[in-house]
Amino acid sequence: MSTIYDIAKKVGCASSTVSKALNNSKEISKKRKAEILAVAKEMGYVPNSSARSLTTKKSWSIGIVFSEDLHIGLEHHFFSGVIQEFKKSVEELGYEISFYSKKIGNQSLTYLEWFKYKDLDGILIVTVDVEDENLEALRQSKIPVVTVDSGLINVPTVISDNFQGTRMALEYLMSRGAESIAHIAGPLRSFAAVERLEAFKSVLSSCGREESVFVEASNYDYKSGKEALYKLIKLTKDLPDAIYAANDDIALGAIMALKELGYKVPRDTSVIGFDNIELTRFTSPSLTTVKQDKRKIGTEAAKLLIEQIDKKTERTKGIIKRIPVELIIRESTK
Amino acid sequence: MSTIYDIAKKVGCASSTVSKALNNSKEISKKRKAEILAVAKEMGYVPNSSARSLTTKKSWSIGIVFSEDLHIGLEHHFFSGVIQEFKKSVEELGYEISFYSKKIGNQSLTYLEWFKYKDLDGILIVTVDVEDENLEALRQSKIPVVTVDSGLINVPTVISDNFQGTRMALEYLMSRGAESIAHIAGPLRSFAAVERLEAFKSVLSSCGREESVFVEASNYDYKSGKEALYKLIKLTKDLPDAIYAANDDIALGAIMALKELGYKVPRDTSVIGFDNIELTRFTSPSLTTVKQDKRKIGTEAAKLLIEQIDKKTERTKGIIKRIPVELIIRESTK
DNA sequence: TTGTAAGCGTTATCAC
DNA sequence: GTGATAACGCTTACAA
Repeated sequence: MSTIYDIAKKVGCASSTVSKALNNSKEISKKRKAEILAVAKEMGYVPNSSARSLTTKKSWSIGIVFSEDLHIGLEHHFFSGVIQEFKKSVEELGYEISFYSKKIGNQSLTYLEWFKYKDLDGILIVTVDVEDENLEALRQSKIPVVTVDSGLINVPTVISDNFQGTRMALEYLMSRGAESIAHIAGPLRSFAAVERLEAFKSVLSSCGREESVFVEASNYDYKSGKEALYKLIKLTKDLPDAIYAANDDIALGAIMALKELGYKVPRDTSVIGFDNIELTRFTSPSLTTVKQDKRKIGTEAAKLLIEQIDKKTERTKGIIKRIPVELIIRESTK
Repeated sequence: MSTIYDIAKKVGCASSTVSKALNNSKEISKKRKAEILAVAKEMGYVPNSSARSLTTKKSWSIGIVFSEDLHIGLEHHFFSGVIQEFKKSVEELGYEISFYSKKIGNQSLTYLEWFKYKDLDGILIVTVDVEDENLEALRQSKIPVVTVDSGLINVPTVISDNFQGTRMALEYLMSRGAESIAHIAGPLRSFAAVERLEAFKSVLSSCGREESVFVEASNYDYKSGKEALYKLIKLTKDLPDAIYAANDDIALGAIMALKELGYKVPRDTSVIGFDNIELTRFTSPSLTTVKQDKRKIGTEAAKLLIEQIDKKTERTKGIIKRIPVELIIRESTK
């Protein structure tokens, strides 16, 4: 494992000269540089990132946090796509990504401590649990941060246009004759769930429907969707004409529950989801849904973060970037 | 951002004493230790991992490589589960994971160089492209490595029991009356694809079927599955009684192609996949498949890697750990 | 253009 | 039990 000293010795120059050659510095002759580069190659020299970031305070590495409590992990249908795209974008620029884990060695670190500990250049936070106290310190700090699907004040956020999406969904349902529409909200400790619920109420009331019926699913998953549907049925005397679910997994769970109850979708009620996960094309009935643009979300998040790292943007701006969504009509709606 | 020097100054002791207090060293008095720890906490001290690994040569971080060329990314139905579980296992022990990217800064690194560059403690390689030249140096090195689904000699590997799985699938098909069975292999630059193909041939011949019909899908995805089915149809005069696909995505693609051709599954032919991705429960017909135990694969990989890191195992052993699979019978088979 | 030397924040060795 | 001090590998003023 050779160092710049080894190279320097072999070439017969100072280590700082080697450093200059390696870092495309101007203050070095072409000849020396070529010579050094050749020796470096010959010796299979690789710089050491620890030593480098110790002096430069730049690690070329970006941390990713996701709320495993909200069941957001690498396997998540939607967010894994966002992360994949984010990864691709920042790698173009030479950054590497690593994942947060609560336990480092034998102590547990907050996000902010982790950032310091690892000399990270920035952090991406994917979805936020509003009950996570860990977040407040991060919010108040000045470190480069970007979030996806959070409503954190003073933190740049990339998020789908939930209002637009909800309206598209509801207007479509109404245009197809739905009188009563119920909502299965996502867990309300997630920001997107709150936004979609608010949008739901707002759109309905602007269309002159006085009461908005909804239940909250305990999680964003299939099982919670099923349970929520049963809760909904208890709440309403009649089956609503349509059900707008906060995401696809919940929608699919709801459809399953409806099947168990002997109902047919969309004959007895229409169901519409949110996300457009791959599954939705394959289920039967296939699922009408609001498509989120995960690629775009990932690249925009990367852009917003890199701008901060490069000091081109003041973080205090607290930009919120809305990404357009699209209604995908399939078989689960009349 | 305080350092051990700041703490030392405040407490009125040497930095080395602080270090001892922080690292549970024996050679320090209880009193001093308590005092130092209190001040450290008060100042919000967080160690610096770069400085630490520079001296200790241990980064507490594990690198993950996946073959994006084989379309194995974070979104992959199967491998994302393996990685998630691997992550969980190593985090328990205080390790963090980070992802390989070809470009670090402005130069591209081989896996081995990356390992050196980042002071990694070990590497997990998820699926291998046998054409990846980058791999050979890694194979010959002595660094802690574990792979999933590779056939690299002298590298500990965790892999499903493809032979067992293939036999279970084929025997089931035959028990249900299938005379002719064709195979859609995965891309043969992946090790698992080769194993499953070999197993297919071997099982059939051991059952007295002379010729084994198969085509190779160009990738492990839906689209390739569709294309492969069309290729298969051209190859065989009649539709085989059953089709054994190298994975679920391919199987699903094949079923779609069959539908397009006017065939019904399983009426006209049975289809069986491999992996048991979530989708398989929801498609219509739902897919009979060989279930891989991704949780177990992830934890076993972690175990094998940590053993090497802790020097409990010589890597040269080249252990290959087979994980049992399970046949999940659904509607796509008669 | 090249070299010297300090410094980044730790840990580790060895006196005291 | 405690404290100097070197070392880890690199970058960067500053001096030559």
